[in-house]
Amino acid sequence: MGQHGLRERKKHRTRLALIDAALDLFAEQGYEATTVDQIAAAADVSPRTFFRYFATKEDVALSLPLDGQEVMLAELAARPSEEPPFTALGHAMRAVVAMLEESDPTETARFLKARELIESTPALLAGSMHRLMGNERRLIEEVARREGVGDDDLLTHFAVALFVSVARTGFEHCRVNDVSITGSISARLDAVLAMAEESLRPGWDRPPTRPVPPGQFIEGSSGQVAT
Amino acid sequence: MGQHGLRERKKHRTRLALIDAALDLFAEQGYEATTVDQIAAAADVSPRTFFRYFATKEDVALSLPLDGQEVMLAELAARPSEEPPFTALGHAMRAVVAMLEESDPTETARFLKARELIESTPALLAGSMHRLMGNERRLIEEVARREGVGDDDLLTHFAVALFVSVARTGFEHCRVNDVSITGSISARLDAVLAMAEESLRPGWDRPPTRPVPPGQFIEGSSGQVAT
DNA sequence: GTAATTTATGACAGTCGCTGACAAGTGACA
DNA sequence: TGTCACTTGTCAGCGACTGTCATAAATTAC
Repeated sequence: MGQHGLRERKKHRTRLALIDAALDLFAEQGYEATTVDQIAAAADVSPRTFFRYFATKEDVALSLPLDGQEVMLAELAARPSEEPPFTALGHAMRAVVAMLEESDPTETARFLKARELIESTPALLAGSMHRLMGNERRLIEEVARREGVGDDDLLTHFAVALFVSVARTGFEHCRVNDVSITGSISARLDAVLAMAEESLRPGWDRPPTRPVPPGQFIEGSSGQVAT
Repeated sequence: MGQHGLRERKKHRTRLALIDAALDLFAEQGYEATTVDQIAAAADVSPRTFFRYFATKEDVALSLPLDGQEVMLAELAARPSEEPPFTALGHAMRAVVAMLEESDPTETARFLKARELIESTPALLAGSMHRLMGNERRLIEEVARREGVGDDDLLTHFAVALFVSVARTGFEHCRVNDVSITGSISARLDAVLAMAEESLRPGWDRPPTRPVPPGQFIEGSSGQVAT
């Protein structure tokens, strides 16, 4: 990536040093039992500097998955607008998983280490879910943009929330059934995505409101609906 | 409720005093700007005692909605097992909202005050969502029990996650459209629940695997589906 | 190549959330 | 009334996190 000056390279290196040091210490003695001072000492920087790289102690553990979410957002923006929301979200997610599976072994190892840690630490798992939902708003905005509706469109909110739930369920299910092999993650994702599609009515995703197709009419803006 | 001895009444009173003091201070000067010491002083107890009533500063703000979740869990357990999961969850939720709408004006006011605060404070909103998801596991366990499947049943996970998402979407939508009037909350809930039902295939809830009903067959365990 | 400017870092002091331990006060029950 | 259980206040302390200032290093300008 863009390593322009000496300064930027150095920053990137200390960032990785902090992540690695933290991941090692967390794995050794647990997340809660590890202090920021220890991480800083292991990475050979001052404790104050740690907080210049990561806002909280949690962030250093979640930084890698968080980067993944950025990638997903970019992938979503790149999907063709013909795809209905749920399909596009699914493909964006698949792209992220695929990218992860094909990346540098060192990076993959780091990522798996982080995920393993997160999944075995309740506090981190909760934090991870929290960040996941923080991104939900950004996903909503992107989907709303694609669909040409407002940020407050109820169906868009629902579609994104549903997708996030499905993804979360998939990961959770992976965790319970101790599936940590990288390769099978995408298989699990496909499975849970397929189950969701099976539970949903075809076309629920994108009601034919704007370019009114013949033979039907559905109120898309005001959620008036028959039982 | 059961206020047996003088002691219990006193405890209940200080608990309410702490909640009221906290809610007032939070409303006045903001959540982050308020210290636990201030709350304790306002409620006329020592700071240490505060933490004997609430594990964290967050808890005092979220305690009321949290109580609501307990009620919902109880309502769910009381629903007849003939109801499929999503229906039962919906009814349990409606019962909670109804209970809230019919309760003591003082309590209602307190609850609305808390909700208003939570929804206007990002940190609290995040915390609220976190607790909501903490209860997801308990909901899963209850639904799994009702359906006679294991805790790791994928469809159960999915159904509960979906329901939680729908409820969350409903609340979120209420927040965006500044609907704080108590009465219309249940209307909104009905609307968003109806939208969800409309998006889903009938019977997705409870696949006829175990006591095979006549005339249909759906693969419920392995999610194989055509694109 | 040197000077000026920006930027990263370290050191220090401090706030606040939260906890353990002990002692004193208060309701419960005989 | 006296004993017991429970609640509370006080104190001391840990650890996450922040503001501030001085120093050192890298970048830019001359």
